[in-house]
Amino acid sequence: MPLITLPDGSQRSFDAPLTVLELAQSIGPGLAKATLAGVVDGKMVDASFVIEKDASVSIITDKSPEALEVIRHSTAHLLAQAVKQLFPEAQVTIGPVIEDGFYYDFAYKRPFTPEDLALIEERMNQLVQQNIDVQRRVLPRDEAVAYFLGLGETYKAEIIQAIPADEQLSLYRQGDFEDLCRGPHVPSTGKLGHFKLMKVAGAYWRGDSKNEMLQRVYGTAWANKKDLAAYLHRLEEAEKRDHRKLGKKFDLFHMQEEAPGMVFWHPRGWMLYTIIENYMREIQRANGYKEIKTPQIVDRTLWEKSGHWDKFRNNMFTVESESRDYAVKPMNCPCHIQVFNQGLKSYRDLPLRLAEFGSCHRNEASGTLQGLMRVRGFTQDDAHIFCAESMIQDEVSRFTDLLFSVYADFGFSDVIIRISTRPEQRVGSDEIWDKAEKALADALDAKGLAWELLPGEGAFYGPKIEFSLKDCIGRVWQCGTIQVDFSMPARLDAQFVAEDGSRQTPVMLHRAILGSFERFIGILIEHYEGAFPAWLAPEQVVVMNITDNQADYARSVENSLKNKGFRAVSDLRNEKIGFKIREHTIQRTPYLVIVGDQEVEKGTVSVRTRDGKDLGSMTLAEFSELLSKDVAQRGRTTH
RNA sequence: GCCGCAAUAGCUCAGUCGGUAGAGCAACUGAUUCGUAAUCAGUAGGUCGGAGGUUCGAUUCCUCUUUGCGGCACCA
Repeated sequence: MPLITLPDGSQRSFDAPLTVLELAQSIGPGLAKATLAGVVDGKMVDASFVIEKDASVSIITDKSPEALEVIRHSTAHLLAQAVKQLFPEAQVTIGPVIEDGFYYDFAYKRPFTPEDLALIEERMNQLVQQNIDVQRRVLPRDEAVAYFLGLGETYKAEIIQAIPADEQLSLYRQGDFEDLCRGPHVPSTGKLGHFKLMKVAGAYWRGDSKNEMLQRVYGTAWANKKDLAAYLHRLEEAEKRDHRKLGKKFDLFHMQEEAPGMVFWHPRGWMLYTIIENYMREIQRANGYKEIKTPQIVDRTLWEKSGHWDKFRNNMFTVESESRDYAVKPMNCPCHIQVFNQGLKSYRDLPLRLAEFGSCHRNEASGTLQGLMRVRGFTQDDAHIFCAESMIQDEVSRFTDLLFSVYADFGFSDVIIRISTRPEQRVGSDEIWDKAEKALADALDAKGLAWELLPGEGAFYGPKIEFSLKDCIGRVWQCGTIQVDFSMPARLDAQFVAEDGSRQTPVMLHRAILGSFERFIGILIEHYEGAFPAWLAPEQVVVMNITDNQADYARSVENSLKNKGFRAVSDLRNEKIGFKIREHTIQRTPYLVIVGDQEVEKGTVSVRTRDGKDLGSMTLAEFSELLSKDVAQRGRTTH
């Protein structure tokens, strides 16, 4: 007879097998009412699951961390039930839980409209009101296939057919709707209700663009009203940070029809860009990189030799001139090898680190373009390290140090690291892959850095590490990378003379810290919500006069700040000081300097921050000192 | 590229069930010279993304097209 151990360590003994729900009832009616599912010996089960032998059991209520998965999955079923009632001809396919919610893909003769979505959501709410019981049953695979074929659910039958024949499948029924599912599910539809359908979108059947397109409905679901409201609020907050909106508001850049996927940088945005580029330039120079510049347009024969013409022909912009075909470069590495190949290199020249802020163009599919985040014309902080195999680990190690230091300067401290290892289709011997993968892992391990493994996700030419950073609202952006390349140096005939006089092929490490400047600036805009730290702010100080009387003084303050190398402007408009302060606060200028008769008289400035903090009166020398310190710390502390 | 949605003044948006458009902010002009998040008044501003069609008449309805947005697929 089952002896049940509860999470608090207490034990209860029962005379006969009982369900999770019955167990909850024996503890208290309140708990029973709140029961959504259970965990029996570490496995999530339905509330109706019968506990037959001794087990440790915990009850999942809406307060449990596991609850959201159950709720979201059940809400996806609720969605499917509503769709089947409203659109009987629609076929169900899959409906998984995703971050913050769920989706369900349907096959239907026409796309769902936003109006359909509202109807579906209304029906879902009615089904919640009806509080329909959810029941589980088990069928052998072939019976399940026959069952769904009988219902005309061909997609579902196809999914089930892929499951091994001897497996038992669980089906969940709620009223007139039954779906194949592993479960667990909530005991009845009345347990749901804090959801919202978010959008409809097309999605390919089985994720393959050769297949037909299904109708995907996205929804979000939460344990209670408050969490749902908080989630919707979070979305609004994220929308406020949208770099496309802020780019306009702060006059940083624009894009227009005539140049899709390419950026027109405005003076303020270009200031930001060049500050970042110059920073990277200095930092790379200080870390043993040599900067070069290579052509934008290169004859197709080089791309044929490098293999890009074969693989990425459709994504390259081409130009024809005097019966020669050229391609606008989609990447810098083949050109860097041309630089390496000039003059005979010795092992003494290695590692040779060639860096380029290379402007590249890729003809990305039209549907992929997205503000600064996905563009057709971009520039990376790109570099290639030519080295011997034995140097890989040390180079990766140096690179990692550099990367962390750069990210810290930009205010990012949370970095996620992933190693992608050999894919099925690849070049190079297993022995070399073993060594390279190990070198990457060892370099990270030696620093005590935690990393995740992505097996099979490496490039065909070598394994790689990817570095992602978390912004201040928790979104993850993959930016940095270092990739080992066993293929291209040989393809493009790179060689060096080894100690023993033999000719050897160098290993090439492709690496970037920020990735594309365009995208990185987009991330920065969203991360800082346009309130850039002083070292990045296109304008660091605005000097404002109270009345015309102080105009000359204000101009002299502006000029002396400029002479000290600060980015200062003055606002001498005949407006009330409150108006000017409001405007520049909204423009997120870090420091607002106000000068009135008092300041002129004492030779001081009155300083206020964009956050509304009054720093009081000080001399110009004191203010410069304060500003210098702020600029020097870069993004390492937040304001 | 595929599916859906959208495009109106510099910006944010309203509007017309077919009779060629309106607000706020910004701009400009004038007044105001003011002490820490919006001074007042006035003026000007639009081929309603582009092309074609239906119609007496199209910003509105239809077709095509471009671009953007949300997804999907892609991402060297």
